[in-house]
Amino acid sequence: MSRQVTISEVAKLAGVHPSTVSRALNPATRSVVNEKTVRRVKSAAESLNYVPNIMARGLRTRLSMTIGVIIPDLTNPIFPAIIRGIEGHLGPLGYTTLLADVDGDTALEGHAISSLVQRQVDGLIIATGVEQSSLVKALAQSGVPVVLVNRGASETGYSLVTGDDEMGIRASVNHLHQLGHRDIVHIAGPQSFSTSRGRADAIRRACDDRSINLKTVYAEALTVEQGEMVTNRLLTESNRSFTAIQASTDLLALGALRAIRQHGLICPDDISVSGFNDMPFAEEFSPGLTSVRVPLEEIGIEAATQLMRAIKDGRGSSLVVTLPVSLVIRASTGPATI
Amino acid sequence: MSRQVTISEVAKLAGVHPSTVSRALNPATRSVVNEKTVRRVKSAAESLNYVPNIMARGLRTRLSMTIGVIIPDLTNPIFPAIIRGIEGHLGPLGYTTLLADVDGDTALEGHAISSLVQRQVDGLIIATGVEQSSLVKALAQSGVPVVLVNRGASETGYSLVTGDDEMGIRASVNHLHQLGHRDIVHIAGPQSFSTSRGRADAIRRACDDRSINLKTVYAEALTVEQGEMVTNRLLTESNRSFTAIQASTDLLALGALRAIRQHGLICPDDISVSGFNDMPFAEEFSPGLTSVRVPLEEIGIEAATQLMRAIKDGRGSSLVVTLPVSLVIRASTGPATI
DNA sequence: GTGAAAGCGCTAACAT
DNA sequence: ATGTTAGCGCTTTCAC
Repeated sequence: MSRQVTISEVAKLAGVHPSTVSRALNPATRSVVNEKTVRRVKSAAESLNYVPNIMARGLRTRLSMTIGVIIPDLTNPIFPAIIRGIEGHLGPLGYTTLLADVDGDTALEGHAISSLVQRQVDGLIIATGVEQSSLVKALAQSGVPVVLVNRGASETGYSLVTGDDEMGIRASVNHLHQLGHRDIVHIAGPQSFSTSRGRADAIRRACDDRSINLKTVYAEALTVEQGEMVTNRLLTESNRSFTAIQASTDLLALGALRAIRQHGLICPDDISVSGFNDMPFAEEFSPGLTSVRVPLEEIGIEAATQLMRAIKDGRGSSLVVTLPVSLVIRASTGPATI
Repeated sequence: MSRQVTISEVAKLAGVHPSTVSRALNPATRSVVNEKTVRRVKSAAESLNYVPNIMARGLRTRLSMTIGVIIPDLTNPIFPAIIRGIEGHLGPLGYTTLLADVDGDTALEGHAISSLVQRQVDGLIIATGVEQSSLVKALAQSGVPVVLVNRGASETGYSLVTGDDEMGIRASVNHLHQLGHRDIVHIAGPQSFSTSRGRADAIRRACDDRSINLKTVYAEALTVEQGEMVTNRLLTESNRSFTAIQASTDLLALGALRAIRQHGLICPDDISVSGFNDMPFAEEFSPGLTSVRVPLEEIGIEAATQLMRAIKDGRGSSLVVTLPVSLVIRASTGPATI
């Protein structure tokens, strides 16, 4: 491990003082240095293969140029899409993102937050829907700017970026209604997620408005397996009356598709299924999944934008940004059959 | 932004010297401190909400406890799986992973590498298959331990962790052969990826062994769109003779499924398709994709293990770890039809 | 335009 | 068992 080249070695080679090297290499202060000196320093740095030590710089400037992103499950394809949006926006600004996948584990989430704070992140984007006020409170104390994604901002005072769940659910229910469905099951996610609660509430209202008979069942996690299990339970009941399933999430919908297949039923001939998020590959499933398209990458971009604002302002005004969504109709929904 | 609580404020409150605080708070040196003092320091730290500054610590210890992971495309679901393996192994060891998604962009990759080196990562796992010796050379100079995933190690002297491509291709070709296929098309990935080359070579050999007629076509990227385009081209040709497609990657296979559908053909009745990687959701596609299961999470774990070794040793002996793979047969492959 | 000096927060020798 | 001292590599006043 070749020892690190420091700024003073560059200074020695260039025949100047270390501070001059610092000034010459920093674009912001370069103008103050003689042009010839800049060139000399630059070539010295290059020939020595100098790489600035960001930790030392950060210690001095109190800026890490790092932001933390906490997500519940990297394996759920909606998050890579959001992350791509975040990184695409922040990378060009010189920020590196520190990713923490907490795997749906709340204890881990607390750990991740403190680990990121220790690492002096300049800001935090949190996309884990769990509302655990103790965590958020601890965070507030640290003073690190935070933006929430897909998560209740009620108590927090942080900005929130999210898709328009109400609108999405309404569009999907409307679509099912038009296809003749009058008896729908909603597979809701864990009610500790604000998103799950919001969608469950939205579908309640939407069905009431249209006098659709609604039954809500609850999955314990937003996974294919849970969707499968819950749907299996539904289909095993003797007197099935529903003709369509609206899942809170594509992953749950996918589980529903599996269960329907296992029971020898055909989607959408026997049962229609509609998802939420329009995750990558939703189109490729069997059958292609009707879903509410949420602009995931835009959500990431918007979250990054809000975070930059919060960092500049010292503390963000708790703003709620709701992005419009749209229904994508594919093969998994069709006319109701009694 | 409440100013950071430092170790000396804790020291003052606890009535001890800063270095004692440091010793008391560090598990490795705690034993050397009086038990009562430890308690006093701990409660002082807690009451002040003290959070150690990892940058300052790293500056002193020359350890960042951070490792960098460079991947070509987070959006490809095989990478989250690998990352999960890496983080699962490294997190408990106190390491944080800095993720760089370079989006298949080689220039960006260079940027990412130097950005990670600047950030003093203690090690690097690189999963971008491109062999660009200039990058690797620059890296070698920095002295940072590196482990490669799914990437040619030929020149580099770094350890490499990968699935057994030869074995996987052989199993898949064998399966197709048993189904009566004697005329196969291989959709290869860009030949700048060592993985793509390796699989193309492997299928060449496998088909020669079994006197299967092989035609290889090349995609320009490992994406669904490319797979679709290439397959469309194949199907538009007047005299189609092949009965099966072996793709270098599930994403390419998925594109092939799309194209086949667009041409009004049925998979596997008209054409069989087999993929590689067994990516998440491969089972859910339409039809469920026969594929070679690569133990993605294990690859991540193994890469992390190798990296830890390399960090300990100062420099890893360039080891090649090949993990066994297996064929998962689903609905996309069936008997050959002339 | 450049040098000198101080210090970010922490830990590791060394001293007591 | 604890305090003293120095310094990791960098930037930023303040002089000149």
